[in-house]
Amino acid sequence: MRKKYSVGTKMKVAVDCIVFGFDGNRLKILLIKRGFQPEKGKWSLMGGFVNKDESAEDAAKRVLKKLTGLDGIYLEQFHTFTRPDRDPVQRTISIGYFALIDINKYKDSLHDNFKAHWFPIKEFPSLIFDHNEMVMMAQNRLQYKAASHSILFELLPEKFTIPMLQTLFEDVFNTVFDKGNFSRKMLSTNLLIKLKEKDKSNSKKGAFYYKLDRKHYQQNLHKILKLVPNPNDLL
Amino acid sequence: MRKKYSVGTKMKVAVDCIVFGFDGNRLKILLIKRGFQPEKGKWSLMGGFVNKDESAEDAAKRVLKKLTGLDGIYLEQFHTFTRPDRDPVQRTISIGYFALIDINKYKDSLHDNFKAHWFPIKEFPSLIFDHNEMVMMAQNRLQYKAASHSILFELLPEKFTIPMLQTLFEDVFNTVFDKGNFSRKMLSTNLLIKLKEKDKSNSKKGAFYYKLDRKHYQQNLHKILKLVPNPNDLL
DNA sequence: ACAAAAGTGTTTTACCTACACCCATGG
DNA sequence: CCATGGGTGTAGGTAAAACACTTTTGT
Repeated sequence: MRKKYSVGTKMKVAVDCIVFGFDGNRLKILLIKRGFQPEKGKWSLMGGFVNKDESAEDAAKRVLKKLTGLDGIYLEQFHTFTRPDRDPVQRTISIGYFALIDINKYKDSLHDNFKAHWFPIKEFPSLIFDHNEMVMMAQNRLQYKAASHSILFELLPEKFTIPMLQTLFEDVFNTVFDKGNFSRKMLSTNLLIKLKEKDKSNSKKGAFYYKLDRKHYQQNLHKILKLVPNPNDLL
Repeated sequence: MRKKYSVGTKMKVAVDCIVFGFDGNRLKILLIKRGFQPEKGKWSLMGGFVNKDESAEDAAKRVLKKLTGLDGIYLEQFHTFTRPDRDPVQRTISIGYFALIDINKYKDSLHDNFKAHWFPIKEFPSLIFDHNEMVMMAQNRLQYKAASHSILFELLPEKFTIPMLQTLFEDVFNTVFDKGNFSRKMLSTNLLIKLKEKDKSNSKKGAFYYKLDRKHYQQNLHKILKLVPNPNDLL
């Protein structure tokens, strides 16, 4: 073993996850009731420390697995928070990740360990430390990314309708779209496969279910979705 | 002082900076010859450890000041690198920043301490650790950001011509633009103020110098620049 | 006068928006 | 049979791409 660097201070390194979900109506985030001091009992993001032989991404996956029971979650690092006083206990930097999950796959049974709860992104409680700031930034990054990448499908169940998609987009971008144009553009991506079945929960006529063309989706993850009117107004 | 967290491992936290510059012809990055072990004498990014009572951004500013002598540099955090084995000496995570500087303000006099050198982004030497990956990611982020934000002006001197701007954009986006369309779009942003003087170094006719309308620029940092053909192909 | 870069004009095409309209069906 | 959301058709405007053309001036 070589000699260590003599300069620099060692610090704890944490990950914090902003978990997004969509219940068909509103974009939500998953928060937990903190189970230890300080700030025990307050709402916070789900997080954890990065272990000795683990990358931050692995740590985030581990944390998410513990919270949701799910593997293979869409995960993206968006910012690292380093204010010296951000954690009052000990100098800790936190690497922020946002995750997109299908809210239906989420197991309520795992809930109780963490006293987790889904809050609409528009009205969640005040969080500990700098977690409010983290949520804001995660939301911006979600917008930014989703403006040109078709990542929002990660939030939807296998079968979904176009009006449902539109509701999701409208909540993410905090705006409204013309339904005709939205539907046409969405279809023109060739990312959707029409199913026979209809969802009649929102209208008499019913809206056709679609599923994602996974093949096409994988090939075009990097590609266009000119769905959002002014992507340049973001971030 | 409260009790510390009993879980988690402490690690060294570093910052590494990708410093971009533009010499009128090509986009370049500033690299240094590493002055200590391991990998002494190899090319690397400029970096440093984050100190006890310092944020990562402050650390990056400090490092850049030491390297370039400059304050108020455009600086943006883009990714944190955490592979457990990325630094062979000791577990170290590194927060990556990219910086945009006016290459003319850079003082060569400070050079020698670090054996720093500008390399074209298209042909720089192999770097230590994961620094190659860092440069790639920084470049992507620069593209992504510059596609819709007018940050590339940070790379230019006070006075510049439109053909010079075009060269810069072409090198950043690794493409070519129609000069007519480019010039029209650039002018239509109302970000430029035409000067009396011409630059005749590239043609007999000469190209008018422009300067940035700083007021308009500050107000519209967040705003549009529809200069790049397919911003969606990026990242 | 001519070469070469700077800058302007113009045509074509693509697509985005807005909005009118038709469709399906449960009550 | 009508109210309600789902979905299609279409006219008009805007802007971007392509490229021809004019300008300027050192040699």
